[in-house]
Amino acid sequence: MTYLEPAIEADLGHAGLANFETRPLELKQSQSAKVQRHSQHSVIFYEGDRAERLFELDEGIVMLYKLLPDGRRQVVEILNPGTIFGAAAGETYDCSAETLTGARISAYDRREIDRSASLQRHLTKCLMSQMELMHDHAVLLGRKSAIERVSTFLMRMVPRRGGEGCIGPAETGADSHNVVLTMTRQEIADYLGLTIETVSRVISDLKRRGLIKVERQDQIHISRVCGICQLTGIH
Amino acid sequence: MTYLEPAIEADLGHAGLANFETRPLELKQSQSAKVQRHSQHSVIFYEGDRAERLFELDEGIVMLYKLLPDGRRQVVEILNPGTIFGAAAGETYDCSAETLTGARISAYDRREIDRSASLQRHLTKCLMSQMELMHDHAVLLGRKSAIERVSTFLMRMVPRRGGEGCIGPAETGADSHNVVLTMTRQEIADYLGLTIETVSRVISDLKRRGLIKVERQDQIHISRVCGICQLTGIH
DNA sequence: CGAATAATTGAGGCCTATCAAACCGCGTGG
DNA sequence: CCACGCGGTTTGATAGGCCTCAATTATTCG
Repeated sequence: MTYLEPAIEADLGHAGLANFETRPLELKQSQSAKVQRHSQHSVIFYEGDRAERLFELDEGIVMLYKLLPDGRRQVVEILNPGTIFGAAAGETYDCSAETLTGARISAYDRREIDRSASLQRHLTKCLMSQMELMHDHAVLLGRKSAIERVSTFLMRMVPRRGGEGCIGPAETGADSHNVVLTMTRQEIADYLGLTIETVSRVISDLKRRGLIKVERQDQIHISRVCGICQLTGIH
Repeated sequence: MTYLEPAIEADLGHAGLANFETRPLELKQSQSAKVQRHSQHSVIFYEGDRAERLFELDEGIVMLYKLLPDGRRQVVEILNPGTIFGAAAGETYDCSAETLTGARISAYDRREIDRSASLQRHLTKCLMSQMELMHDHAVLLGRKSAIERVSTFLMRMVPRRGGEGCIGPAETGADSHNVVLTMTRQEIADYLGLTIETVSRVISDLKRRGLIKVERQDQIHISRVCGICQLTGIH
């Protein structure tokens, strides 16, 4: 799965690694980490549930979403392995969490945050990364056109590309990349603040322009990464 | 200034208070907190600057925003007193920070996070609250209409109203409230993902419907809070 | 293979952006 | 004191992008 954000990758590469080594041991001693295994499309918690635990995604992809009373849905985050989620400011979760793939998840008692300094350090690091992703996503939702949103979405799944320090195609040689979508069109639409039809139309448009090939519904071959990158609005 | 989010208010009322009492002393001992005073519309840092410090807003209002190369702007956060900001995951700030009012700000060395457990606790609490606000804002940007956005924006400035636990007008007796805007129409538009003209049109529309009165450009009297609340999309 | 689900495509309309002009409050200076 | 100019706001006319509704096609899975 090539869905890692450069920021998170970098993050884990630095101080995060130390946490990864010490935290599980520490918590194992206090008997508080419980490993859960979830199948695809299973709900981990619902918006409004009492937030008694927080979770760390060990393997798989999870989405967080919120609903409006009339059924409109906004997917607020797509989580990659290593991310902590379910950390609530109040008494209840502010959004629902659902797996997009099969997933392995560690569950901690919420009070563990105050007990374990290393867990808190890790949580803080995670939250800072997630905050930056949310800022980026706010720009996407507030200011980008449909084609820019979809292009940005695609570029996020190409490692080391699409960010601010986007090394052109020259460096890597080949300017193509295979992307596996773990989301349906509906989930993509709800993540990008669009409708399913608009997402589909944009994808068809990119196909017509020769920038991508749709191998299967959930598998897209980006023929010209730089071409897509140019459509993200960040150039 | 009545711009406090219920979530943050509650937050500060609980464990946050303890931090408020101990943290400043602790940091004073380590000589690392420097108090800054800023006038209205002054920049605290720019997107891309090296993130060597983080800040706590003691007094005033601050906005965080990001720019696209072609000039499009998205205001990603509006910060109230008590909030920590400038905590970067990477080496640089991911957005710019600018005061909306005069402001008093405490600046800390970034490395202080690892040294001071209480600062980190406070930071974590702040980030969790900010995260929930970002989730809400993502719903607004991705799924709400112009009138819902502006109504939501107005309701955020009415204490104890507009949230999930919105006590109706019966409790409070009077169903009206005065709101002081610290933002220009342009800033509001960039925050809500709209244009200045649309914001203006919606406000005129609410005025025509008798829901609000515009006393001055930066001062709005909400005549029927419940009427505005009904337009936020959360009912 | 066929039903059910998901995705695509088409036609039309609405909401919001865009461009343009008028308006307003306010400080300046004649 | 009032004309003037300036920045910010409001209002109007128009256009365009995306949504909505509907029909078709593709894909998945029993």
